[in-house]
Amino acid sequence: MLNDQQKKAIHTTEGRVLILAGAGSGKTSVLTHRIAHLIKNLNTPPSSILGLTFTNKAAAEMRKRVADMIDPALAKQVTLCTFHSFCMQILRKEIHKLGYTRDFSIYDERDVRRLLNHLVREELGVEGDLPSLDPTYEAISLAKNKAQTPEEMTGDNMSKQLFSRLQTVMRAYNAVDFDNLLCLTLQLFEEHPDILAKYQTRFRYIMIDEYQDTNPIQYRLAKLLSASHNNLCVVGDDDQSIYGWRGAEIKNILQFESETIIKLEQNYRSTPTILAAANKVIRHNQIRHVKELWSSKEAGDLVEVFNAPNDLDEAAAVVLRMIAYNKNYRIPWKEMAVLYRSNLLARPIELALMQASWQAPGDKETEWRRGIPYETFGGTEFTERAEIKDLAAYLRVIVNPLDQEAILRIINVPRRGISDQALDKVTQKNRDQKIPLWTALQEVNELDGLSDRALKGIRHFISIIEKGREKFAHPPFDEALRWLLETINYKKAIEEEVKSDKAREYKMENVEAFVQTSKNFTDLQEFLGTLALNNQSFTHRDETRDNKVSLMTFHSAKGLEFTVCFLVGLEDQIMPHEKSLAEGGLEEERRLMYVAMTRAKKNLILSMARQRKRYGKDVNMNPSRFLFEIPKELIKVTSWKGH
DNA sequence: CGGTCTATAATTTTT
DNA sequence: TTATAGACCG
Repeated sequence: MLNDQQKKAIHTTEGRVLILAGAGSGKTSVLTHRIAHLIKNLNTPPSSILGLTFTNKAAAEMRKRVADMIDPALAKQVTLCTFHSFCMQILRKEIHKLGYTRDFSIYDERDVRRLLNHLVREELGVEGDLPSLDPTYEAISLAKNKAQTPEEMTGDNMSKQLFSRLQTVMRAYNAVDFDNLLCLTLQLFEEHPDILAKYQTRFRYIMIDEYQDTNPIQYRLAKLLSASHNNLCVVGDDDQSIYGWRGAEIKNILQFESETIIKLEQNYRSTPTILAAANKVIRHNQIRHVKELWSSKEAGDLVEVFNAPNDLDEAAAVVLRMIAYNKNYRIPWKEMAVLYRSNLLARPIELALMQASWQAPGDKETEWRRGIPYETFGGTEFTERAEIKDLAAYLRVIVNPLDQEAILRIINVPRRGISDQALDKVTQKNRDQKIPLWTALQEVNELDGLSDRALKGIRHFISIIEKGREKFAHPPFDEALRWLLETINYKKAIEEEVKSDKAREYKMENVEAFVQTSKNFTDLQEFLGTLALNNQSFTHRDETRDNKVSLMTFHSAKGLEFTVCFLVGLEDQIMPHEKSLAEGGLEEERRLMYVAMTRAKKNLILSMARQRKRYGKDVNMNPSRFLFEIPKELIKVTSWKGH
């Protein structure tokens, strides 16, 4: 069942080990077996094992598989979670050493962007046209991920100023964002050797998944944590490093100093033909560990390549082929995926899928079905889940009244007559006197010029929060939440404000799901932490069962596999993307191509449009340079109209 | 306070 | 082309 390299990876438990795990080489299997081996055969206490991942999904999957192999009670004791969740747990215990309190709030991207907006408008007093804050936010986040100070960051003066201001303000709010979870933990370890020593002693075996995605902070955390026992096993694939733009540094895996390097090169996913094509492409990269995936499967079909006159034709051609795969080879829709470089490319595909007429195997000749079921992944669901964020904001204020962003979010939600003007007066005082907004609100009687309505609203808000503090002092929280919903009349607010029946129902469902989920927690901070760091689990979607075609970006396809994969929009300037090239990221784009190609199990279809509508204009496109890196003998060029 | 209009900008995304 | 954010007006 396990090959020799995999066995070696599982049994080499001591020292620094680098496992280069190619796409589809059974990486998760190796990691979970390794953990089981440590516990079962070497009698390692599970609590001395630390496994760090990048996504909750990966952590959950690994935990489940470990629990299947050993006593589940033991599996539970392994620390197996994301970097962020790990850091959060440490900070909950130790953050007072850094001047925060354990009640700190966790800000997501939205919160930070909102805060940035407030800072620009109110504090820096920027006049006139506001440039978009997106680049500023990106630059600040990148700087944090690289462990840079405001002075060191790349960006204009406003960005630097904002970065510095942001840190100060968030400290005042007793709030921490995703990046800060990592930064502050690093700071804690560096400034408090005694605390570091505790964790160094505890974690005898450390494993890091997707090591090619680590940023400088994660690198330093790993280094510090493993310094005492020096049993650090990192698993990853430099060829799949596609998050450089987010601060990940491929050099971490390229220059990892290890006693042992184990290469997992046998691929259990794709046909040799697909692997050969992918290998040839990735070989053009200079900066990489040399390795070549192979498979013992039958050669399989050639990689199909076609070009279409325009983007709509390309989409139609893709759908045509899907219908053929479904009808002739009985490939279910959920085994097919359309992958693209950017979300913009999804539109024509979606349209074509909606318009498609098809017959399922066994349908009567006269019966035609309309529309192929599909699902898009990624994208923002934020707006739809505003109600969850609202309720969470109430809890945040109850736990941490310094959390000004949360206060501003809900002080007038549902509406209680506090106008922007009135709010301005209070925040003015809060800024001028450098007191927390919460305090300013409590002293609202001292302010002149507030309407009675606003005064009443503010007093009401304060009383809700103060009462809430009592109600939420102990579990169960679902009862407290019901009280809160009742008190703020939230359901009524939704009924009045949301017009469409469907949206209203959806919101109500979300609220109910929120209440139900709260039952599972006995600690309010933990509930809020999970809410912030694991919000996937709160979107109740039955992921697996549905028989739908998947549409997603190359990035989000990483880690997944499909029997048939269509890579569309393989055109110069889209793939590699022009902006990426401008940043000198050709090799990362090629890795992205490699990731996308290696998602396919049996059939890989590459396509392009010669002309494409971009921002409403017809633009002539040229084939992606990556297409020319695949040897001709591995390719079958077809007409877009069919085989 | 809330709805409508206009200007703007448009990789990739998890925590 | 289209989504979104901010300005403006009733």
